[in-house]
Amino acid sequence: MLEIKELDIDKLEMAASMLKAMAHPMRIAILKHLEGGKRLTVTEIHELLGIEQSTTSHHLGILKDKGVLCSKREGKNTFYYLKYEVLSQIVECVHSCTCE
Amino acid sequence: MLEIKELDIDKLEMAASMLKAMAHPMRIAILKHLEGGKRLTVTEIHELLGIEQSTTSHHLGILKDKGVLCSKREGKNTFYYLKYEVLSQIVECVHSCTCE
DNA sequence: TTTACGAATGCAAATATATAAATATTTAAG
DNA sequence: CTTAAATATTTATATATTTGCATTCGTAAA
Repeated sequence: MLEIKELDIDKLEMAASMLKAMAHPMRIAILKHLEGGKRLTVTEIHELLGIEQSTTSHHLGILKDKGVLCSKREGKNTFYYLKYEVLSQIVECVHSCTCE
Repeated sequence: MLEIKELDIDKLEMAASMLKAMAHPMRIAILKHLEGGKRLTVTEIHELLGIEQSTTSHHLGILKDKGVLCSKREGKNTFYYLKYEVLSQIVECVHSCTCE
């Protein structure tokens, strides 16, 4: 019983931490650019968004750490991409609810 | 051109603020209890979750302020409910991605 | 091995958030 | 009008997040 409740709390915290990772304007912008299975490097994202390289890397690190993105190093570049394509539904859903 | 970009930033910030409102373990728990069009009072939620009344009210205020919930006062009670039923998809989606 | 490029990390300041205790407000009942 | 119940707000403290600069790390090319 206690275990079940603890498990629920753990699940809630995992879900919250993933949502929190996504809940930032620049990180939403990143997710939008990665929709459809696209893969982008840190530099590409940093230039697309017009924010600092280190800030970009930090945001990407948060998204990766919380299970939203994956990364793969290829030579000097690191490509980032969505871990679950279904997550872009969240962006679309929130977007539709905030645009009326 | 600048206007369009500004508009995008505004939209991103609105989406982020709605997601941020949802990105908290207790607030996700609240949303789960409100799935399916259910309406609950502050006291009911505070007892369901086992957290302080003032904390509960604070969380509900955040969700309402950011457009996730609506509220309707009826006598001494205030009932809270989902503003957009579709938002419970977000909870389900994140939940499915964090449970594997 | 030296150089240069892309990416990640450590750090600090500013800002934001979470929590709960205390207090205030609103409403219904007596 | 007074009281009590349900909410909401205020306040204070603790904690977390954001950002950019400076630096370091990893890799490939010269």
